[in-house]
Amino acid sequence: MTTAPDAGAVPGTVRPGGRTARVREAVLRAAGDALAERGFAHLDLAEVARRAGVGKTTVYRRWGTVTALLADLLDDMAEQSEPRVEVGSLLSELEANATLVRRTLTDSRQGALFKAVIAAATSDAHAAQALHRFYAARVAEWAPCVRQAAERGEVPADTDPEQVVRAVSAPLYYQLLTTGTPLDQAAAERAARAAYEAARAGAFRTGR
Amino acid sequence: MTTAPDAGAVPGTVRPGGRTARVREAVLRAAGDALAERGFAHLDLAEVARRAGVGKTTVYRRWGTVTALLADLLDDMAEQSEPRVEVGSLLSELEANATLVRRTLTDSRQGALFKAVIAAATSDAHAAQALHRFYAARVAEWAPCVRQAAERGEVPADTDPEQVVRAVSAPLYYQLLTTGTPLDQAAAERAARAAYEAARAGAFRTGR
DNA sequence: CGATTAACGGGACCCTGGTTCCGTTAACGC
DNA sequence: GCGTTAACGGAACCAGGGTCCCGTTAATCG
Repeated sequence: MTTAPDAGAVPGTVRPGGRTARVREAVLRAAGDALAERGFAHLDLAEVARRAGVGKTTVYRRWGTVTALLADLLDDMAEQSEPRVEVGSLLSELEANATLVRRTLTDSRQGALFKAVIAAATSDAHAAQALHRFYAARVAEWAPCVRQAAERGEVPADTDPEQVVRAVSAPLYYQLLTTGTPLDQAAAERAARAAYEAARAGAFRTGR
Repeated sequence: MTTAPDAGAVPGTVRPGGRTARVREAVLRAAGDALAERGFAHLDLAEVARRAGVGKTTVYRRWGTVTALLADLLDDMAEQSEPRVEVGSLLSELEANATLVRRTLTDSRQGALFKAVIAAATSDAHAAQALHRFYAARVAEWAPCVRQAAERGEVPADTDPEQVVRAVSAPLYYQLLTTGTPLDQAAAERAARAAYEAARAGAFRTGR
């Protein structure tokens, strides 16, 4: 009787180098392609495997479900998203953020991924967690611009920075999901402006 | 050779009375129950048929897909949603709207339905259209309160009423989908307040 | 460089969501 | 009422997404 390997371990953790890494990369790329071309509903792990030049058994063993694959894709994307650049005025920083969000949602690849993850998150806890992680990181990245604006006196001192950042994205996502209207630059500017004015008026103050 | 019935017709349109109506009602109720209990991902038309005490063939013949059934459910719900009651001040009307939206999204039955339809809409055109119809109707229902406020001079005269109404809902949906935080009443009030302040400051003016 | 074994790949298999067939029930028009 | 036939319901059937088995390839360690 030889020592049995840990049956509970996720494949890819013990020997993550070389082949395993190449497989992961190829599968994530293929999944992104398939998603952008055919959409979430038609996403088929066997097809992803074929596109990636990989056995379908491998995809099922490593990820198991479509939602798990999406979560991995999102984590992968989170690592390579652009950092905020400091500008100096709150309104222009919020506009920069809104423009970035708009570009992301409009991009055929990233937009499709977001829609898919959002759909998956409504019924799958793992996908939901991946989504929450993603937004927590993004919000944390942009919150400082509000904090600095508070120090400059542009907005009330007890303004909740995260609320302001979320307020910029919210209308863009809402429009994407609930209307057929395309997300244009005017929508992005409007979103930034609205969040800015609301913050200045004290709508996002924490202490009561 | 007898006259062939129109093969392209949707079942239930020629003899919509009695049995057909009862079946539709039972299936929609069962679908709503199943959705609330087991979630979108586990929604199975055969199970819906069983719950409704109806043959699964019938469900497939009448609706065909899960998304079509969801669209029908949403249309059904749209007919019975509460009308707005006039209050008098814009802020309190927007708060009433925010509270209504919050209650809807928080309700286990309706909330599950919304999440499901949103998920379906990201990849199915029919579900997306049903969703757009629903929101267009809801927004049209509430837009007048902004118009009246504009006449009273509470907000700039060229404020776009629909933008304001959408701005109230957006943060609530955004929070529901992208964070794990529960939707509390404070969130509803904040959403209303933010939309109100932004509108007053002219963030939703149409002419440039 | 060689041994060990994690991870991969092909193919057979299986199971369940969805379709088809056809007999039965009950709307609707007269 | 009565006849016509739309719509329903049960059961057999089909297909393709997901699993299992087992032989092959190549990371990792010494």
